[in-house]
Amino acid sequence: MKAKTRALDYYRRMLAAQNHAMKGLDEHAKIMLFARSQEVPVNSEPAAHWYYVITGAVRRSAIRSDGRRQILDLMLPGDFFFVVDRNEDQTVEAIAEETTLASYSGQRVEQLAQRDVEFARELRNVAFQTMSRIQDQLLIIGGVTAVEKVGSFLLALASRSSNDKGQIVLPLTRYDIAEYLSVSVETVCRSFTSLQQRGAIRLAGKRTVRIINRNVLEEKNEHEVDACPAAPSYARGESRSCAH
Amino acid sequence: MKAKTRALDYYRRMLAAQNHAMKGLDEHAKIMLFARSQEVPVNSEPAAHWYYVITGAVRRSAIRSDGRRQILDLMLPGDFFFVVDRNEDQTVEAIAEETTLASYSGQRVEQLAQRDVEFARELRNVAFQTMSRIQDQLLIIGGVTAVEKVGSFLLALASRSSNDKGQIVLPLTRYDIAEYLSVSVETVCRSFTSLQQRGAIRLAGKRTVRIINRNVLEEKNEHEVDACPAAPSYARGESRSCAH
DNA sequence: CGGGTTATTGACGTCCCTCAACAATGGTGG
DNA sequence: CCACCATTGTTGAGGGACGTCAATAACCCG
Repeated sequence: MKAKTRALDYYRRMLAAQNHAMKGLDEHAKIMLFARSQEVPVNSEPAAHWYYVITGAVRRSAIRSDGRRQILDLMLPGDFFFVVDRNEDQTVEAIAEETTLASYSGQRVEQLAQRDVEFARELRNVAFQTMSRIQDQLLIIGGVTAVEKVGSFLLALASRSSNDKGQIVLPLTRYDIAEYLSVSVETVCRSFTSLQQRGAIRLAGKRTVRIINRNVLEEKNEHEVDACPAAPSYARGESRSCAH
Repeated sequence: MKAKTRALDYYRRMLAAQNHAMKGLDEHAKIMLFARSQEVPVNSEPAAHWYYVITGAVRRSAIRSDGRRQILDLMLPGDFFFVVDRNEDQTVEAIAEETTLASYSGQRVEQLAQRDVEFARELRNVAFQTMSRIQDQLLIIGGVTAVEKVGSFLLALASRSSNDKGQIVLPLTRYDIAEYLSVSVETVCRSFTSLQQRGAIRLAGKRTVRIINRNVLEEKNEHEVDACPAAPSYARGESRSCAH
C-alpha cells in the first residue's frame, strides 16, 4: 500500500496548490488504486459515483453489437468523470499501471451541492468540461483520413497532458488509440509511421512522441500544402447560411 | 406573429401536461421563432443562454480547418441545449421552418438554481441528457460502414422523435445527415437506397421513412446474417479484461 | 528461455470520396 | 399560371484510402 499513501500525499498537495473544483469534497474522498486493465466499479444509476483522476489514465468504453469496442471517453490526471447513461452497458477501466482515483459518493455530492451554492456551480462546470471532452472526441473521430485523426488526437492529448515542450508519453496502447478513433490498429500504426516520415512527429520508443511540426499535424489533407486556395466542393461554403 | 402565439400556447399546454424539467422557469421564458437556416444567437461565454426546443429542429455545428462542417448535436422538440465550449467557434441554426424555442437567461437559471434545490438537480439532469445525446452520436459516427451509420442514425431518430409506428419524418436534409455522420452526401443517398432495397426501410417521399425491419438496421454487417457465430478478430474479445 | 502482449509492415479486396451528370423539388417574379 | 432558378436528391464511373489477413519483430514477465 505504499503507492496508495503516496498518491494520497500527491492528492493533498495538489489540492493545496491549485484551485480544485471539488475542494469541498476532499475530506470525503476515498482514494482508490487500480492496476492496468482493472475495472472501476460504477453503479447503474446515473452519476452514483464521481471520480477524479489523480495519476494514470482511465477509459470509458462500450461494446457494440458486432463485438467491437468503442472508447467513449479518455480521462487523464485532473479530469473528473462519472457514468450517466442508463441503457448502454459501459465499462470503466484503468489504462495505466498504478492509476489512482479519488472517489466521491454521488449522494454526498448532491448533499454538498444543496448546501454550497459555489460548489453547485463548480459541479456544473465539471459537467461542462466532460461535454467539451466528448465533443472534441467527436470532432476528432469525424476526420476524413486516418492520418488526420491520429494527428488531431495527438494534438488534443498534448494540450491536455502536462507536456514538456511537445513531448507526450502515450498512456494507452495502439489498440486503445484504434478503439478511441474507431479505426483498425494497423491503420494507427501506419499513420504513426507516415507522420514520422513526413517530419510531423518523432517517435522515441513506442510510447513517447515528440511533436516536431504542428502545422503538418493540423493540415487535414496531405495534398502538398498550398495555403488553402479555396474550400473544397465538399464543404458547401456559405450557400446554406445565405439561404432566405 | 400568428405562429409565435400558437407556439406559446403549445408550450403552455405542454408545460401543464407533462412534467417539465424547467417548470420553474416558464414565466421567465422568452419564446423565439426562427426560420429555416436562421442562426440562433449564442453568447461566447459558457451557457450564457439556455434553450428549449418547442417545435422544429436545431443543429449545433462547427467548421473544420479544411472547410468541412461537422454537426455536433441535433436538438429535437423536448430537448434542451446550450453552448459550452469557449475556444471552438460553433454556430447554432434552426433546421426546420417555423422552429420555436424557449430561451432562458443563463444568469436567471443560475439564480433559480441557487434558490431551488430541486431545480438545480433538474439542471444537472439536463446536462446529463445532453452528454448522453452526444455520446450516442459518437457511437453512431464510430460505425464501420456507411449503411450502418445511417441505420443506427435512423433508429436513434425514431426513438427520440414522437413516432407513429416507426414512421419518421426527417427534419433535416441529406446534406445535414451527411455532416452529422461525417460521410459524403452521395454515400448517404446510396445508403438509403441500399437499405430500401434490402427491405429495412420504406421511403414515402424524400423525407418520410418507415422502418420495416429493425433487425436489418441493427445488423452491422451485410454478410448474410448467420446469428453472429463469433466475434470478429477485430474485436479482441476479453483478452484485455483477463490480463493480470 | 518460452509465451503472451504489443507493435509494425506488406498484399489484397472493398468501401467510400470525388467528379460528373441529371432528376425532382420549391420558391419567386413576370 | 408558368418559366426560371436555386436547392435538394439520386445514380454512375474511377481511384484512393482503409479494413482484413498474414507474417514478423520487439517487448514484458513469470
